[in-house]
Amino acid sequence: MDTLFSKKVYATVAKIPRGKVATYGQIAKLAGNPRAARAVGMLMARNKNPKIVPCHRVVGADGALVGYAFRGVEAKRAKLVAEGVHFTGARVRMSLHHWRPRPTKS
DNA sequence: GGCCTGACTTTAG
DNA sequence: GCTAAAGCCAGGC
Repeated sequence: MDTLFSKKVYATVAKIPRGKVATYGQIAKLAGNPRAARAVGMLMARNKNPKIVPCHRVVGADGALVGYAFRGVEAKRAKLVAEGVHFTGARVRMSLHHWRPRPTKS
């Protein structure tokens, strides 16, 4: 909601570039609480700002399409594939598409 | 103010 | 490699 945590979460997810994916734990960590992965998922589920929150780019810790997957696996998968994301069976290739929050500069 | 639920993650068998 | 159980956090009632 208007809480600092949710704001950070939405901001972080919104920063995920096209063709990249991030995990709930990663977002939770960037939001300030590496243990709040569940809370992050809840915020995505409620999705206050779907326009700035590409929740389909948020996947499980191992790249598995959790959450949204059970609501539209093919839709989410096709969406990611359309962005250039490769899949290994039912999981995203984290080795190639795991987004990183700017370690240094560009 | 307290309890329950939920798009998660990790460790153990 | 897969399945099961426990732990943490935030939101909603």
